Amino acid sequence: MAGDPLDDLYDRPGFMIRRAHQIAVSVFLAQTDDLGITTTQYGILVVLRHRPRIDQITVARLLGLDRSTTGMVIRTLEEGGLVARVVDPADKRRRSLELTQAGSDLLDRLAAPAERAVAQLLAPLDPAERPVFLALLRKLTGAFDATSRVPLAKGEGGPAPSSEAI
Amino acid sequence: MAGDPLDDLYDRPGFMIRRAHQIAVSVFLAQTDDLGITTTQYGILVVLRHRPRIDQITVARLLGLDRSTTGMVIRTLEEGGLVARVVDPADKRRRSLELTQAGSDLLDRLAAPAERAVAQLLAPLDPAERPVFLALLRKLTGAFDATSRVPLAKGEGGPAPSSEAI
DNA sequence: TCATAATAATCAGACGTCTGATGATTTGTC
DNA sequence: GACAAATCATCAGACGTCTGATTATTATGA
Repeated sequence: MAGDPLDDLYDRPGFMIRRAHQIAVSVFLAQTDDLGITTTQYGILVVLRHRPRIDQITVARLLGLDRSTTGMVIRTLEEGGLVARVVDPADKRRRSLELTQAGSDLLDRLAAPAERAVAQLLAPLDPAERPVFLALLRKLTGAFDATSRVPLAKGEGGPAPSSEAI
Repeated sequence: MAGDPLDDLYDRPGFMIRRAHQIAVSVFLAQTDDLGITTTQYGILVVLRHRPRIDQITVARLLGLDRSTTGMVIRTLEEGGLVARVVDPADKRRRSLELTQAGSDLLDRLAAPAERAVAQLLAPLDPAERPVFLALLRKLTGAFDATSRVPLAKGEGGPAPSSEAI
């Protein structure tokens, strides 16, 4: 078992991150099994709840996703009756997005399974290790928000998120 | 900026892990740009170097990948002349896999870019933070090796990885 | 005003990822 | 030896992901 040359591969950050992603998706799907939704769809629903009448390019930027990917997933959500999409009369390039009642209801029902998924994912770490891990993960990913090929634009497209800092 | 309800989403482990994966793949592709290979293909080439004449189901288990995924990627590698695939005469169900000379050469040329990708990925963390992050990531992912839907079978299919620990 | 950006959306193409089903081959058991 | 079970590979189908090109619409500036 010791000295396997593949251990070098297993210890690479990229390999472990791929594995962590695979596990996180799998755990989420297992916890939400009967609700038939994916992690990407869930993220879009959450954005739509907090940014009603947003367009899909802005959704993509808020999630750090590609425009094509986002458009495709949103079409799936629309076909499933979870999202309503209408051409913005003020700017006919845009399609104004909004959760339907079914989408909002589903999001409510997802809250508990999503929390269980987080708990299950972090369960292998000691309680004291969890904030350390998450802080380092936040530091690493946050450093690439502006520079990666698919940048992430937090706080965009919103109803002026409290421009007064009090 | 403060108090954005989307911050709750951005702080979720699953969201940050997805983002980390996206960044890791992007950094790898940028560093190896002219060599035209993906992270998945790279992992398979590494396995093949250390496990010659392996079959593709075992490759899948060693990488924690799906059998179909692995078969598809290996076909791409075969079409690119990087991997040779022949029916095992002793067991006609199996296709014995091996790196070609071109595959081996490419793997040699990938060593430096792959190392640069690791360095770039971890650059946002302080040097002292990096082993902490990687140890926690290893602990989290390792806990799911046996239980996830796509388990990872380290140390399988090899030439008895030095059963003597010296 | 009118030609030129810039922007939102979509499409084409490529790759990765999983599930579930099917066919071919080997192994195990009686 | 023959039937059942396990195993390797592939296919069909669905979803996610990105790049690059194209179309429709709006904004900009000389």
